Amino acid sequence: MSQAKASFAETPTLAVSTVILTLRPNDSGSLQLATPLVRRIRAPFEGQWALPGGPLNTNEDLATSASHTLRDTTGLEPRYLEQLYAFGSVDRSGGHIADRVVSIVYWALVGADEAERAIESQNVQWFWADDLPALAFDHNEIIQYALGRLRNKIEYSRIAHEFLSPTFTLAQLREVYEAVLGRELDPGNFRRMVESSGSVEETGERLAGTRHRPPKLYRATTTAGETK
Amino acid sequence: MSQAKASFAETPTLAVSTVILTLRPNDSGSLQLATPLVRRIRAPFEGQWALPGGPLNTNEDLATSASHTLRDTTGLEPRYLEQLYAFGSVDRSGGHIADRVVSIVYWALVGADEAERAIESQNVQWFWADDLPALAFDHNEIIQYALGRLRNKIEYSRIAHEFLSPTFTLAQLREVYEAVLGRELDPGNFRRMVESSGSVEETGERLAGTRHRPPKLYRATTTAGETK
DNA sequence: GCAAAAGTGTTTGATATACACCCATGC
DNA sequence: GCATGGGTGTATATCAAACACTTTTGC
Repeated sequence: MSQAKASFAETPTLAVSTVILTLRPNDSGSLQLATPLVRRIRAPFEGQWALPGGPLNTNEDLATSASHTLRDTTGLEPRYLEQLYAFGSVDRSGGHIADRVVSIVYWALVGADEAERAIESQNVQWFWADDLPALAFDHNEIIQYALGRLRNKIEYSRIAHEFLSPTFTLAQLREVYEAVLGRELDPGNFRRMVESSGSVEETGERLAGTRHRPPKLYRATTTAGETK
Repeated sequence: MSQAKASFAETPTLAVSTVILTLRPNDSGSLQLATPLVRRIRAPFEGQWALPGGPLNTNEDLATSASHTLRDTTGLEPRYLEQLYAFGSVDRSGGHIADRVVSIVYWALVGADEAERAIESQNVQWFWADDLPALAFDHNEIIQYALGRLRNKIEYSRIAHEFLSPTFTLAQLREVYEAVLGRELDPGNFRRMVESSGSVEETGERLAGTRHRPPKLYRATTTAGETK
């Protein structure tokens, strides 16, 4: 195990980046995964879009750093935050070994309602996650990896509601699953699956204003803690 | 995203460590998970046992670094190597923030046959993974996390045979599962599970020298690639 | 009443588990 | 023959998927 500082000059720079995901309605009205990117203002990859992030401060934990990045670039708070992977290939910085950066990447989910209030600017824009331009570094790969993790994790854990407001209908929750997984789900079976999982409970209220039978509203049950 | 070097002096040191796991027969003859640890020869935690590892070289990939550590401390080659997690709490180095180290930790599996040839010395010793002394840094936690990952991953992937020699009987493979999961499995059902998974194929040979019906020998089917 | 989505019921097939039983070898 | 694990067969329970059907609202 490495000892105190001494040889830090020979060790690559350490950064923390975050793949931020939310769901937004697209032109045809269905939900689609979107992610904010920042434009690089210096070499390497100057002018290209990249994941938000920055060097790790000595007095900051990894997840705290990811959280700060999220707030700084989008003005939003994460509803869910988890470490994704550490990317550190020698050649990922596009040539110069002196530019080598090891990135510890987190992924975060943001509620669709909050995401509407997100900051956009010349240098911060949201993109559809499945239709990205060529990004800086290996960031296209990283986002693909994050999407894979999300699709996998939504199947066995209770993260889907993090995209929604505190109360939601089961149809809305199903829309989240369908958008993430990219296929339609049987409403009846979905209802049973969710109810038997114990991840939601009825609020006792119904959503009014639809042009059909008013659906019940649910909220996520409080879970003890997240897995690391 | 971080740019070239500049502020590296303010960023914590980066190290790569490896949780190396193998199976060894214990006193009662059944297989048990074992891991090699190295004794620290300087502060912090001088004299305590710790995961093998070291600072990341600028010209070395993360997995390569983990692989080198494995070879240097045990003389062995990994049969399986995967990134586990990046640990970087501000307080994990036991006080001095100047000593802060962010560790990208890998986990590796080593064949039981090869592990017999492993180097041991005054400063490198093997321990039972479920009966460890108090280790340096947060390394007890890290090993627990690695064991959890192994127990989870053995259920849905094909890593179990990495503990064994190239050909093995299904009873041997079952022993691996039982040792990792800590419970007995039905031999008949286990056989069907493994056969239907397509992860093994018959070699056409049988293991002789048992005092009962000679069991068939199998080998792992060649899989395209590992998931990152 | 009609349309549309909410919500329930029922059938079917796949899969995991428990456990009975036969097989092939050494002694 | 007998003991011992190798290996097979089979019944049962559990769960996911498909899909028909009923309910409740707006218009």
